[in-house]
Amino acid sequence: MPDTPAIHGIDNSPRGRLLSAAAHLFRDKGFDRTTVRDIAAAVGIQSGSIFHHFKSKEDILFAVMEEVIRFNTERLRQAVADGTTPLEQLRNLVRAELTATVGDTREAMVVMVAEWRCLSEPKQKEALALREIYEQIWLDVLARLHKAGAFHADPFIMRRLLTGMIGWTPNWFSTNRRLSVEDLADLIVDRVVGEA
Amino acid sequence: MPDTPAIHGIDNSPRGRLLSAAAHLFRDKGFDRTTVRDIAAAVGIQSGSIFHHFKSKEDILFAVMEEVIRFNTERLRQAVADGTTPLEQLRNLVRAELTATVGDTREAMVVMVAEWRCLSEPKQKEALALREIYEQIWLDVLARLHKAGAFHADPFIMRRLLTGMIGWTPNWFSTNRRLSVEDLADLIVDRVVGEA
DNA sequence: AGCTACCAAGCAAGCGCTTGGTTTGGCAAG
DNA sequence: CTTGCCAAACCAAGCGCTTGCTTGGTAGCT
Repeated sequence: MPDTPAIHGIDNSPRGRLLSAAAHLFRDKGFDRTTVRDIAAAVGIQSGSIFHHFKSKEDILFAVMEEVIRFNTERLRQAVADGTTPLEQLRNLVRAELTATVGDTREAMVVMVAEWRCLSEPKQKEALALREIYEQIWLDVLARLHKAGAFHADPFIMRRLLTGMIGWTPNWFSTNRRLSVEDLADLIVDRVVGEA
Repeated sequence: MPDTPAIHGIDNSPRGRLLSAAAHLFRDKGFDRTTVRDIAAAVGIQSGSIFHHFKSKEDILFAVMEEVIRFNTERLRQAVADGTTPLEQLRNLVRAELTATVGDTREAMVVMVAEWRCLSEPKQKEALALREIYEQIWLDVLARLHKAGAFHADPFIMRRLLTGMIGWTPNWFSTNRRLSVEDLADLIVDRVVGEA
């Protein structure tokens, strides 16, 4: 029974193992190019048996996204709670999202942005609702910083630029290199509050 | 015969019209979810007739990418040539890539980053070679700026952050809003050379 | 004649998912 | 300790449909 490294925040029930394997495959080959037979083989069962745990292939994708959003929303909340000043909170947020993006939930995070449109419209809306809660945490901290005069640009746009910077990191950042997540976080924070 | 808006740098021969339609569909639904029947219908021919112009569906995707890289590489070259100082060149580069990304080659650019892995490995390498020429233009200007002390961070990493910021814009930037491409470009340039 | 562009029809393969039945582990009654 | 039972987990087989692509032929222009 071949298996794939688990994703943080997902248990190792049969269902959980399917989710981790699916996330790994979805990231590797994309949702459409991954067959239910691939997923089944990755956890060592028959393809039909998958539908005992999920009612459709799309449901697997949605479950991956839902789990990773919920888990990382909680992580963001903790990051804000752990900071005393807005600047410190921003740094914690960047570190948290970086950890999610290139660290323990990397595969699921990549899947979430890349395979978004593979969801049916109702499921997209469901996921979007969860996503908005996540984004609001960012916007609150950025708005506070902006009010304090830490940067001039529109907080909404600043968040978009941050989303881009952080969201692209899986395409180049490697954990076993010189640059640590903390250093990269500092570098990104500097893009917001000055100090070229 | 329904048709789709052409993409800058692609002629309107039968082949060119197929490319524009394909790029539009690929962006909309993704490569895998787009069938050759969809593409054929978009230009008003039968699905089989596509294979008179391209020898496979993958070839269409590759052609879209190749055309858009070549076209925009030339655009970057012009941007550098039009600037007298490194800072001016950077601003021109950002404007150029923004124009490519949210402007006249938007659909093809989005397809290029999103559907990369739908190419077979040999085709990926071919595309990568073209992409490296494109990237080198950026790195040259950034290295010059860095040497002049305009920013402290590693130029390679700075390029990655820029790629993220600019590459994410199609997901939120709208041409008919208050923020112009030029203003956004200035905002992004400030993320590189300071001035929060 | 010959070339480009196309049509009409369909094949072989792969897909998501269904179906009916089998194994497995836990647990309470006898 | 055994027995009977149930639900969860899984298997083996395959159905119906869609897919990329092929084939053999035709229309129109030069």
